Amino acid sequence: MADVTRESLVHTLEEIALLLELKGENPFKTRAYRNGAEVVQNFEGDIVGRAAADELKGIKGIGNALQQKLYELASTGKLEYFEDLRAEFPPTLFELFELQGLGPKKIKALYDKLGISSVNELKKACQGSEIANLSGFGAKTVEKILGAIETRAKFADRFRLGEVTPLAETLLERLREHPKVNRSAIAGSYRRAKETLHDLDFLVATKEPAELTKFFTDFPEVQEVIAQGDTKASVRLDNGLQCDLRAVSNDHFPFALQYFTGSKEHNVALRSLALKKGLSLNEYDFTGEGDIPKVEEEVDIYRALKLDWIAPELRENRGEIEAACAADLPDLVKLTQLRGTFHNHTIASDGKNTLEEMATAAQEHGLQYLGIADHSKSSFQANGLNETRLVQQIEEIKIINAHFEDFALLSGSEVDILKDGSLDFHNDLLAELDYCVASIHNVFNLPEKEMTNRLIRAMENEHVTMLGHVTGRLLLKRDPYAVNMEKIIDCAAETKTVIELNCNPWRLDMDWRWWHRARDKNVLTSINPDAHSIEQLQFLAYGARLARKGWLRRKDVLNCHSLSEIQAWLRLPKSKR
DNA sequence: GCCGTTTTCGGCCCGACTGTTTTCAGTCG
Repeated sequence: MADVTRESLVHTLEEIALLLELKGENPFKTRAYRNGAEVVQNFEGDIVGRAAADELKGIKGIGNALQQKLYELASTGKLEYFEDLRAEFPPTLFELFELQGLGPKKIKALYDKLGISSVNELKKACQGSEIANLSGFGAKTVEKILGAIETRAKFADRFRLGEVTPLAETLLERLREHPKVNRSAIAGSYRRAKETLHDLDFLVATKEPAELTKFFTDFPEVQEVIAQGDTKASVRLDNGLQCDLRAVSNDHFPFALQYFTGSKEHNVALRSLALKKGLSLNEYDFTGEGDIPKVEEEVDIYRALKLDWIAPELRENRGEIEAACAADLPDLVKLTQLRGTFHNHTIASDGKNTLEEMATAAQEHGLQYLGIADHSKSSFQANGLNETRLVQQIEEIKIINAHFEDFALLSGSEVDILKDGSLDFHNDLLAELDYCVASIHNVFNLPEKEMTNRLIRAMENEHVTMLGHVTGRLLLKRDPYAVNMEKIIDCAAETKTVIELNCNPWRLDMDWRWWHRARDKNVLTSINPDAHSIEQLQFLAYGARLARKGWLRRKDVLNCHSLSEIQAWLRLPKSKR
């Protein structure tokens, strides 16, 4: 029986939705499956276990039919309904959904009328005239399809948050400086701090929308104009990133900002709430029978619905609306509240800068302490330190620290967790350090149970202060290794082990979806840049945004403590922390 | 397929743009 995971349940429900769309089923039925996938993805707790035990009653969005199907899936690893559905279409047909401009209706037409079931076949068919002659298709459509095929081949369709941020801010600044622009913002998943993005959604308030869409499509980075109207434009930049612009009036701006920030799920929930209060909410304004609330800023929209303003990072329909309604939203951590950080490298292992350079840069960032955690000896690819070199580094740090008054380097190690969960250094040596980050750097492919036990054994070590990059994922490149996150979080709570929020844009690990659960079990995080150079201390900004996305408050973040507090905390035995 | 202080049927968020159409369907967000 195939391994059943949360992801596999989500994936099956999403695929069913796609298949139903292809069959031209009732769109609301399709939506029910897609919504079900969302609920399973976001469910806090052991959804797989509950499904397998047929204990899914009472979960909103999972009705009788989905309960049955999830139970069958989780308990047998298969779903007959899904197998039958899937047998109706060739598997390669799904590729066509990756092409921009092709949706279920057009794909079904291509398949039914011309037997096209793969991108390759589609490309060939575009050379001839048969597609252009199909009803609903034309010469322009063929041209667009060919363009989309080329785009798909050339670019992955997602980008890492940290990679687009500098460009995003540059483009926003350019819009802001335009004399006809009153207000401007980037909405969408960028504003929500999603770890990867499909596009950037720019928004401007202006009296001259057409002038702005023209200005936007004329940006030098623009390689292709996908669409351009009087109030909306869509372009692809030379790096493959899609950018959209909406130009609205100043009065409409708060509504547009709210609407285009999303998430879609958050907005659907918000609109339903508005309807219950007799108000219809769209991207321009409120409409309704009674008094229409006055709105000047985005916050006024939430106030009108009797909600506290919800930080964009939280807008994923994961309980934020209920919390806002109950005035129970968390006071989210801020970048400026960080006083230090723990996981950083120097030239001793694979970093680019010396201890002194890293210390100076940290002080320029306003930090009171910087933890040095170079690799240990098993990470020979990263020039990991052996026992002798680590002892030397501890001495060097002592000497350097003598020069500082209100700042300190902390002696640590990013010690390798070996295959069996033991550590790369003996406890005697680890005891000499101020702290220790334990991470996995090899043997990524153990089965979930072994991998989980490996991490648990490391956490049970009294010298392990925190776990580094828990799942080892590299966004858009390498999947997380198989670990049971529920068990990891429970063990972190029991053993008082901190879990790192690794801020490297490629990692952003642990995933933001787990932090709410972790903090509710009193698990602390440390927002760590994993800096391999002084420039990479900037990564802290991404970490702070992802921590906010995970509902974390100042008190949930270890490195919000001052230097003296941290020194006292580190001296406590682990069990007393 | 889901849901319910308008509850077991009948709704389910909605607007912009494009291309093919001659009044609108499909796609996207």
